Parts: sequence; structure tokens; C-alpha cells
Amino acid sequence: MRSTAPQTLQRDAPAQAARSASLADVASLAGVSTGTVSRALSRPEMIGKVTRERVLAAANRLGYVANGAARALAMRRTMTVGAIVPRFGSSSFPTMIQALERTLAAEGYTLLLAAPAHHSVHETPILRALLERGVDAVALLGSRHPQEVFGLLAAHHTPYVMMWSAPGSAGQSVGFDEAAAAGLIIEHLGNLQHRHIGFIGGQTADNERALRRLQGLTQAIAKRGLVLCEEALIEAEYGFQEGFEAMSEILTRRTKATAVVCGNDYLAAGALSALDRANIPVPGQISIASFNDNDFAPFLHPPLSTVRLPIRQMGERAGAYLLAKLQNSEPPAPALLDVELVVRCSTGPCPDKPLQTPSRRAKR
Amino acid sequence: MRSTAPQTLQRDAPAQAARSASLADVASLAGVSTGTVSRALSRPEMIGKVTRERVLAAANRLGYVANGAARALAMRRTMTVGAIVPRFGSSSFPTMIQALERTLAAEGYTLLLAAPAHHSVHETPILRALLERGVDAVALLGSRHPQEVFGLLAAHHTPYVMMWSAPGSAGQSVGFDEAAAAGLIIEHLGNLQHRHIGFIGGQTADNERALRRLQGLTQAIAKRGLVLCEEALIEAEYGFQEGFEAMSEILTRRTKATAVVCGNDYLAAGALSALDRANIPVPGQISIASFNDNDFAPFLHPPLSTVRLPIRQMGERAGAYLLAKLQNSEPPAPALLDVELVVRCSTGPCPDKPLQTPSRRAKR
DNA sequence: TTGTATGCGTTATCAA
DNA sequence: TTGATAACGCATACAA
Repeated sequence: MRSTAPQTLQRDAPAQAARSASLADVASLAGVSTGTVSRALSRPEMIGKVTRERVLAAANRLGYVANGAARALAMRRTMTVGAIVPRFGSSSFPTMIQALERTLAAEGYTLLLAAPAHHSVHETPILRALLERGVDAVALLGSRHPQEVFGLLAAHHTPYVMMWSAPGSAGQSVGFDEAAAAGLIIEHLGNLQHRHIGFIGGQTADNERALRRLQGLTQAIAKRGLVLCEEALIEAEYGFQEGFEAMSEILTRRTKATAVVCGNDYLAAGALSALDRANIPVPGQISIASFNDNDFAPFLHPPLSTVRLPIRQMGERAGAYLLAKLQNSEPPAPALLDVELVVRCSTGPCPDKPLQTPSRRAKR
Repeated sequence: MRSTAPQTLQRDAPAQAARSASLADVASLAGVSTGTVSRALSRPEMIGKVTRERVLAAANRLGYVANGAARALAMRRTMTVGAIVPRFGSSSFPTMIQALERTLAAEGYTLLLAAPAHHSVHETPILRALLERGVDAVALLGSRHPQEVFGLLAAHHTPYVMMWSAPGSAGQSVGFDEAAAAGLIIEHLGNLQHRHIGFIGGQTADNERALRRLQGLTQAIAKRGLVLCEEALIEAEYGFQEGFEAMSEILTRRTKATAVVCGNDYLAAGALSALDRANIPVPGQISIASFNDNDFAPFLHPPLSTVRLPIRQMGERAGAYLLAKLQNSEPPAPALLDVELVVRCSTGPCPDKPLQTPSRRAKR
């Protein structure tokens, strides 16, 4: 057997630098056909033990690594999933993406990441780039997308999932009920006798999650007969600094608000910092609560009351959904993940007299 | 002209669902050859205006998107760059990756992300997966990698860059001089008359950046004749909670340290929180300073002194380096980015008497 | 300027 | 179980 294989055959080019080894190289080294090598590597059970071992040895010796492009061309799939996640640098998206990536990697899929700096970057060309790369599936952030996006996806028969999207959206989505989350916060504040509520939220024009949080809050406040104070309602980019500035701004206004809800914990951390600087006791003169995109609420000063959102789980579920679609196994159920209120000492009972900031003590 | 193109020709299969349109489909719709279509799309200047427009129209009508696998096979490149970034969910890596992604995307490259949950996951199979996907270049985190990794990279003639790596490494790396950063911190503390220094750092076994920070600190302390207090030297995962716990632990020990340096700002935030809970004035009884992986140091309580590390810039430089390699244009210079000390009120002069924690007031 | 034909490295089909 | 050979869809060298 061995004699048929010209193992001592030198490669034509003595300069090894030419190309990486191909299937044909392995085949000729092992003295078999390319088909056999292909099967020996990807379907070992179809091949006789001795040949298989010869092939494996040859492949090893040449440091053979399959050419994915050729494989993709022949198999019509790339084992690759695309994700489009805007503004992913400064938020909790990375946590979600990591969970997604891990879930997919467990089944041999690799993540192609497109992370436009701004949401405003038009999605379509990005999606085209991903489709051109032959992604087998796509994960999108949110449920608001140009019709073109869904058209392209459909035209390419590419399964997709929307993460962090509104509850009702289609079915191929996974997200939280942020209205319910808002309800939890407001119920808690209401029970503490707060009647005038402020909100430092994300930018609703740009960010559908921020919009849903504001809407949920507005509804919950209305339902309970409370008041959303306009003078304590600010939209800002999610960030420490923005939260600091927003709260500072509120302090310069006259507001009846005795509790301020923050759109996420970055904003809340900044807001707490501003209150600390201004020597305003929290709670006492004012209570703070927040939606929780990250995990440092317990370590703020004072520890922050939040609605905890299962970010990691969302990434996992999205991945599982896509895998199910790709392997058309389990029937993929649309997912609406549970949120949970975590009360910490940044919220307390409503004070007897409303907040009077030092800078504007005089009535106008 | 138009008449030569059978624009009214119906596709054979009335069921559009079959396959996405190929070059051949566009060609027959436009009444030209596949070669012409290919050129019209990727080298418009080589094609007559009228034909070009006919082709473009046809491509548009069919929603044509090139098959990247076929293109990659023919062109021998994928316009794709791989990145391997462990523990990417909870750190400043996302900021860096986003910068990297944006830089690459500007030149048409897409990022393939491999984000193993732990550093311990063996890199080689991950790199193999990326190479199999045909990445044109690779970005690695850190400079410590199994020899196998560099072997594979070389065998595939794949350019690579190491991010956040030690200064001396090869040349294809971009990073900070973390020893210099440590020097800045220690110099500052020394000037404030602190002589006994503690350190809450990352895990050196697992994390080469943490190791470099510890080493840099040790050297700087030795050079200035200060003391690194063993009882105030703790390694922990980067995280708020871990910082909290580490500082709490230090408080239960007897320590001469009057200043504690933290390995990153997550740890520092946790540490500050622990001191706040214990009612220990910062600065006053103790000073805190930190390496700054993120950007919330100004919003902590009290605002944290840090060495600011240009994370975003690192991602950009790494991207630029790879692009230069890929387009073999500018000679890519190895980069060592500047760090900067930012003093805030968490560090103050050395107190007259050392820290005595309430829980252990009695001398042993 | 445009058409023709070949190669890229796999997988899959069909014989042997 | 194995070998020969035809796709896969695009780019490109060469011819016209």
C-alpha cells in the first residue's frame, strides 16, 4: 500500500512560500484522490481506517487548513453569522455580543461583526457587505429597519433575528418587555408616595430602546395618576458625563420631581455624581432609580435601584434561535425575557418638602 | 441597443425562490457576457457607458449581490480581518474593537470576531477557524501566544498585529508603555509623601497586561525607594465587585499602605465603594489611583486619579497597520502610544497616622 | 470595448 | 471503500 504513495516526492517548488497546501497537495502526498482526502477529513466514518490515518498524517505534515471560500462555494454555506450592532463601543452591547458569539461558536459558527459608529449610518450597505460575505444568518439590533433590509434578507433566504426589539415584532425577535420594566419602577416609586417623577433618558429619535422606555414610563405614570415633570425630563446620550450634566441641568431648574428615573445606569451614575457634588442627599431630597444595562449598580454611591435586564441571556437566546433556524431543529419560540426589580438604597420615601436647589432658592 | 437585450425574458423558474441571482443571470438579462458584467460592477471605467448602465440596471432589478465565496476563490482574498479577543464582554476591549472595526470598514474590510469567554481557551483552534474562513489579516490581543500561532500565521502568509502588547514585541504590535504609566502614578504618590503603597491588580497568571502593570509598579516603587506592602497586594478579576471585595479584605488586615493603586478603573470603583461603606475618608486616611481602561473616572466618588490610556487610538492604529500591510502602502511603524496622568481628588497627601480600620483597632 | 475560456479548492455525484 | 469528474460563481488573461 505504502509503496503506491510517493511519500518522498518533493513538491515542485522548493520554495515552500508559494501557496498554502491544498487538498490536492495532501492527496498526492498520501497517494489518494482529492475526494478521499475530503471525506477523510470531514466524514471520517466513510473511510477505511488505514487510508484515513495516512491522509491525516499527510494533512498534518503539510499543515493543511481547508480553504473556506472553496468549501463555501461548494457547500453553499459559510458557517458564518453576521451581526449589525450600532454604537457598540459604549454600552452593554458587548456583553450581549459576547454571549451571542459564544453560543454560535459552540456549533462551529463564527461571528462577522459590523459595528457602525452611529445608528444613523445606513444599514443597507452594511447588510449587503455581510450578505456578500455569504453569512448564513444575521442578527440585527432592534426592530426598526428600512424595508429594504427585510427585502434583502428575504431575497437571500437568510434567516435573521432581531435582538432587543419590541415585544410584538414578528416572532423572530428576542427582547424585554421594557414597558413592564417601567411599570415595576413606577409602582415602586408610587408605593413610596412619590408623585412627581423626572426622567433622564436616552435619545428617542435615535434609539428605539430609549423610546420604548420613555413610552413605558409615560404609560405607567399615567395609569397610576402620577405626574411626569417636564422640567425634569431630559434626553441625552447614554454616558456618565451626560448623566452628570443632565442632572446638573435639572438642579438649575425649578422642579417638583422627588424621584428621577434614569434611562440606563451610565446616566444614573452620572446623575448620582452630580447630586453628590451638589450635596443633595439621596435618598432624602431625591430618589434615583434606573434601567440597568450593566452590572455596577450595587457599587455606586449610593447603591442604585434598578430593573435588571438579562443582557447575556438575550445574546444566548438570539444565538440559539439562529442555530435552530440553521439546523432547522427545534421550533424556535419568540422570546420575551423576564426583567426584575432590584431595590437598593438610592430610592426612599418621598420627602416632606420638595427639592430646593441652593442656586435657585428664591421663588420666581 | 435596447432591443438586443431581451429584457422581457422570463427567468426559467417562475418560482423566484430558487437561488439568489448570479453573474450569469445578470448577464443574460442585460444581454452581455459574464465577463462584461463582472467588469461593469467592479471596474466601471473599463466598460462603455451604455453597456455599463444596462448592466447596472439589470443587476439592480435582480437585486444582485456578489457571491463572496466565489470572489474570494478567484481573487484569493476575502476582504475580511479576523480578531481574537478573550474576555471581551467586560472590559474596555469593545471600545478598541469598535475602533478597529471602523478603521477597517472604511477600506471595505469586515471584521470576523472570535471572542472566547476565557483566556484559557486555547487559541490555536480559534485561529485555525479564522484562517479557514480565509481572513486576509489577523489582530491578536497581547503578545503572549503559543509558538503554533505564529507558525500558522507564517505558513499562511497572513499579516497580523498584536494589540495591547508589550513594547518590545517584534514590531508588528501596538500598545502602551505600561511601565511608564506605573512610573507616573508612583511619582505622583511619592511627591505626596506616600511611602507605603498597596496594589489591587488583575490576575497576572491569566493576563499579561495585569502582569506588566504589576511589574511596572514594582520597579517604579523600588526605584523611588518606596515600599510595596504585601498585605495590601491583591489580585482579582477586573470588576466592580472584585474591587469592592479586595478593598474590604485589605481593610480587615493591618496595613501600612496609605495609598492603593488599582489595576483598572473597575477595580478602583469597587474599592472606592468599599471605603465609602467603611466611612474611611478618601483622600485623608487613604489615597486611590488607578490605571484607566474606561472613561468614568471623573464620575466616581470621589473622582479618581488615573493614568489615561488611549484605547480607541489603539484600535485605530492596529487597523491602520493592518491596512498598510494589506495594501502594502505606507511603511507600518510599530506604535507605542502615549499615556497621560490625570490627577483628581482621590489622591491626596500622606496622612500623619496610618490607616486604622474600625474592625481591628486593637494591636495584635 | 467586449466575449471566451480557464482556474480558484472544495464537495458531491456517479461509477467502479 | 475509493476514484474520476462535474458543479459552485466569480475574476481575469487572452482573443477578437
